[in-house]
Amino acid sequence: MGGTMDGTKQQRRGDTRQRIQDVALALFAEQGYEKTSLREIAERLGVTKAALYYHFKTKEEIIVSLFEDLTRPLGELIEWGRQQPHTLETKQEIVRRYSEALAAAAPLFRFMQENQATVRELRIGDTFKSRMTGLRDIIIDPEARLTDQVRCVSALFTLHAGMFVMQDLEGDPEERRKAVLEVAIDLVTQAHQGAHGDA
Amino acid sequence: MGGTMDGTKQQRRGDTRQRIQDVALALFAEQGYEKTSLREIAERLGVTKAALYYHFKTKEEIIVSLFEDLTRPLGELIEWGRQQPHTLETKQEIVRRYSEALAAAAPLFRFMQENQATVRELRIGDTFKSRMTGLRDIIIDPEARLTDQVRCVSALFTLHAGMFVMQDLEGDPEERRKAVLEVAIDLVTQAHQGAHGDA
Amino acid sequence: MGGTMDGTKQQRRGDTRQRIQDVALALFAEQGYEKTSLREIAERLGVTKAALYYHFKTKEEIIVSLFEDLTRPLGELIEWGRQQPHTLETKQEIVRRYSEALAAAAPLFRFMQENQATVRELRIGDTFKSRMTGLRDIIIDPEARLTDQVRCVSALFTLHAGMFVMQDLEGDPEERRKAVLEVAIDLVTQAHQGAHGDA
Amino acid sequence: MGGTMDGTKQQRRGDTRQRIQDVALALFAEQGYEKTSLREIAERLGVTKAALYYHFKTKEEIIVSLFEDLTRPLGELIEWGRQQPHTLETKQEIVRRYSEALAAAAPLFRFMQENQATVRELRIGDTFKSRMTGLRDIIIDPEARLTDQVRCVSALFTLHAGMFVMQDLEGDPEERRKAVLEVAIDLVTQAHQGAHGDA
DNA sequence: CATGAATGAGTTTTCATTCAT
DNA sequence: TATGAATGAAAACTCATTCAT
Repeated sequence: MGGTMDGTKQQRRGDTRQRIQDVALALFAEQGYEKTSLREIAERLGVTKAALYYHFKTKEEIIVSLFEDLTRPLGELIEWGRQQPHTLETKQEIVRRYSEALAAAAPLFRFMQENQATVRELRIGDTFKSRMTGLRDIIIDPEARLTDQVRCVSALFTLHAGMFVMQDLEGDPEERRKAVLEVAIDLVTQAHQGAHGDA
Repeated sequence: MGGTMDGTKQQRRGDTRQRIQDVALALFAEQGYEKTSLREIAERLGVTKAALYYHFKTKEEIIVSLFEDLTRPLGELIEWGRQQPHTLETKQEIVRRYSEALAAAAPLFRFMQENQATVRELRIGDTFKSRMTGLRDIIIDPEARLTDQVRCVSALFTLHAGMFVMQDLEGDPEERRKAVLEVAIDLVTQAHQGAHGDA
Repeated sequence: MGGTMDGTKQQRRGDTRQRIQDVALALFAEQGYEKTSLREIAERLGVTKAALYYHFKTKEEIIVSLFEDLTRPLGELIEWGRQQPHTLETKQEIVRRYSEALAAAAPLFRFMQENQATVRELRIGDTFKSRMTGLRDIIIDPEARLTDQVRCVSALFTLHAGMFVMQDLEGDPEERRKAVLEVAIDLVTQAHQGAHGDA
Repeated sequence: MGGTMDGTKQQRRGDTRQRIQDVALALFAEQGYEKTSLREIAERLGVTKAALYYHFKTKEEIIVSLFEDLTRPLGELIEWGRQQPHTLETKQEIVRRYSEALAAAAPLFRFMQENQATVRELRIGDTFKSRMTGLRDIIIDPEARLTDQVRCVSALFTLHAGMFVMQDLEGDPEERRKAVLEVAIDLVTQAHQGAHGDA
């Protein structure tokens, strides 16, 4: 009992925490946070509920840990952005990298997009909001016309929408991602030129 | 006991159903559908949970009824749109009217925006999705370039974002609504001109 | 289905709250508060756990309600005591009546005696402590010698011990109660005379 | 890694069992037995729960071991008492020594005082009860009047109360201990004289 | 039109305990 | 001597729903 060579149970030693996160994220994204019970997560993993509590103190801690692990690149992007000059090139680069960060952690962002009410009540809510604000403030010129400010926010939102809502548009995913990115960059560009002279 | 003349309780005769809907929508929008219990709704109304069941067969029926009552104008808008020629003017008008429909039922749309995971599982999910698709198909030219299709979806999303996410932008609400509308119309216009050859 | 004349289920209509209190107190006194689960209470009553929650918001509320209902006479006794002159007769009367109050709510006091650690953490802890202090201050002369103060506290404690610890002494209960009361009154008398001259 | 010279961890080699007992007793006395979890004890010690199981087979064994270790003097006291003649001096000496034994193991006795319901269910319950009975039988004359028997039990109880309940009386602890002892001895003396002639 | 009383199925969480290493 | 990982059983509590009155 408990053979050593077969990978089924063996290779899992030590990575349970990771596996919990994976399964949890998949289920949270699919059904929502509240509708996903710990029983369900545990069952799908073939462990008991109590095992989850060995690795995470509460249900909330599971989603918080996911958020922290997966949005780290986003935090770094903002850090980077803050230190750049507010040129058009910087803004475009931000949009480009944000699009990549989004794609890299797609399931988490889908979850956050579709469970905003929940996220707002969770500890991560504020963190995320402040990050989005940080991002916004990098691409928005404070003295820009309101319309152009809207364009910037709209650019970010377009990226989000691109991930989750435009999936039934024609074309293959990569093509679509490019198109979405183009529109977003276009919006930021228009906003920048609106603010900086340019007939 | 149970005086007849004072307006406090009297006025309310017969409109209990309506009051349930109001309170429910407020709570659903504020805390999310799953986190709002019937007990909470009943308590805020000063009635018992059982009373809710006199007016609605299930919890889901409450949200469904809200959806049906409040999105009727949206259905009519789509109906109207379908019968118009697909000119730029029509598209712009659609966007303008959609913006109004959104504002008229803001709490419901906020709810739907922030509880997409929930909505998807509910009966209303499909209905809503098909409406959004209908709307999209009116403003999108099927033979347009992918980028321009994205612009159209983005226009709709900008309107949504305008309602719920851009509230911390400067300016008073009315000004903001106009700016948002301007950007949306602009997106649709760009898309249309991209598709219909122009200078 | 649901006959009308047999008393088994019928006469219980409306007194469920009372029955919960009765069963709960019996179990709390027998096994302690923490070791008594709501499941156990519910089972013994032939209802579901959820039914308990219809009548009491939490487990703690059950014991709090018992405490409030059953110690009311004690509160009144203290009120009465405060308004009397601090004569020996008053003190003796207090002891006598306290003994009666104790006997009248014996299971509750047994519970509190045997679960002091629990009681301390519960909401009732402070209330009870302040009552005991109030009682003490009526029978203690603040300027009395320390020994006599101790005698007064000891008198109260003797009454408690009489209820729960001396049950294996010889004699029938009534006789024992009298003997305990005599010793307690004696202690208070000694204390009073120690403080007020008297060879 | 894991230096050898600093006393922090080194001193502790071998005395883990003792340290578990110390921490456990402190927590049991403070919060009660049931409300104290092994996790809490382990955390406070900086070890894992499993380490506790190396030293004690069960949670109950921890409290049992404490009881056995700390009440040994009490057992010897009773042994000694049984072999003495039942004179007044012996009784007074018993009370005096009991008071000391109580003070020497105050936290344990506080625990037992405040968790009687728990203690009763534990293995130590019977042992302790039989000891108290043993003690009682030494200072009680079986042919004494009921009142005087009560006085003897009351004397013991007064000692207990003196440890835990009278802490908010005036005076410094040592003074208080003496006063309590005086009252207890007085009670035993009265009882003895009541039984042995004396007008 | 509405309530009082209750239920069944579920939730998150905690706990003492085990065991291979 | 100890730990890391896990379990089984149970706890308190919540919820949507039902139904006789």
